[in-house]
Amino acid sequence: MSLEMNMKNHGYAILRNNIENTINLKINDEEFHAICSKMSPKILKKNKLFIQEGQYSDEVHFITKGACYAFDVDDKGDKHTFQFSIEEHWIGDLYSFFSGNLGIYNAETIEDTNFLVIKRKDFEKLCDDYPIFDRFFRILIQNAFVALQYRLVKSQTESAADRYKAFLKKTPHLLQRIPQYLIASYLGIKPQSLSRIKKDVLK
Amino acid sequence: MSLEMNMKNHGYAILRNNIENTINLKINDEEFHAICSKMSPKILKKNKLFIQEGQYSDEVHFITKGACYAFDVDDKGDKHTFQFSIEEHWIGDLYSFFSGNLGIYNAETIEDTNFLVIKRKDFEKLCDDYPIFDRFFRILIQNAFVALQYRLVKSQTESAADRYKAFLKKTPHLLQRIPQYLIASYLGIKPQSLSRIKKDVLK
DNA sequence: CGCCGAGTTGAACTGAATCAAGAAACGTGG
DNA sequence: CCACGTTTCTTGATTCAGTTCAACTCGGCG
Repeated sequence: MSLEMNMKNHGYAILRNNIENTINLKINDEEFHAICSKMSPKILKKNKLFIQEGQYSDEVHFITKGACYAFDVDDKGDKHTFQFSIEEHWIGDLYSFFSGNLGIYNAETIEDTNFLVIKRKDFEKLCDDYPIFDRFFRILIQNAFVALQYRLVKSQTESAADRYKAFLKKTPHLLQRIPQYLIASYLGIKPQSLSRIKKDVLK
Repeated sequence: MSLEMNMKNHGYAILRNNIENTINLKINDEEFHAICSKMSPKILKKNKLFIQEGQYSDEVHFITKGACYAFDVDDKGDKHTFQFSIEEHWIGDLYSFFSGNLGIYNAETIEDTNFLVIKRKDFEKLCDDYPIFDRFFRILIQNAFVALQYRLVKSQTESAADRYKAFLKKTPHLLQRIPQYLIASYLGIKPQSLSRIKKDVLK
């Protein structure tokens, strides 16, 4: 696919929005072309595993349409979801991406999903050539860090029922798109427990 | 204290090291002076609360000597430690710092501690004037993010005993400097439970 | 020397997991 | 468009990791 064709793809407009909203600043066309030239489209059907533990993960994914989740598998083979991502969100095995080591996480689509993908080398080149992208990724990850820290704290201080209520309040739109057993896994409990909690919440 | 005097202070050399190790690149003297001119020394005795929930927290702290911890207080009044920081580490209420909202976390010294402190406005100015600091803070927070994500996952997948063993293995040097009840809090359990776990681990 | 906070140990309790069995929803092919 | 098999969700009974409450020991500091 040529760059010109890519540029017309709606996904790139979503990306530009995401960047400009994040840094609270317009980027110029040169900068926009620079990042577009480094990001390639990827389309996957639902239930496709696209990041796999034990493999090098040298790209991060920006979602322009669809939904996915990232998870860890424990010794018993149980999945533990730690992130849901929908349109305008980034997803990847950042441990592997930043360190260059073998990946430790997995990610799978929940719906048919369209991505824009950037490789580590291209990411680094982009930041070297255009400091605005150091800024962008700094703020992007700052926000992610703050949200994650909040989640870690709440996972220690709140009961499963309270975590579920908080999830309902904060991301009600995800309820329609994500199966219950993945939400349970995200909350750190078993599907049976979530089922019981839902029953209690109604009362 | 004049800038010249500050520059001779050992703490600033530690900071330069921290920056250069993080970005894997030397910074020039102009850049170094720029950040030094924005960071002020702060010295606290042990057991001093220096970040408080409900107050604006518009600075982040770089530790040049000593040890502290950050924690959340739940409805019951119980403390939940989510971070230990010693020399060459940064600590702050990043939620408040980045958002400008009222703080939601607390931090206290565990030992007599020396900091270098930077205000949000100065931090932003620094990044605007010298893109290298966007780079530095991007990588700093990238690393913090990856470590935090790992911790969140492990807090969901591992038993308290396994989390304790991992803590022992990863940060044995902290055992000597941090009271048991704070380590318990960091692991997400009660001091009584940690006491029992330690007994089991010996066997 | 005495006290107070930190650490240990015991017994009873509880939130969530586990094991197990049905019921409902879903998608796939005829 | 319906039938069937598979996956998801629910509900019940039991178990278990970690909490709670309480008593006691130890060690450092004033």
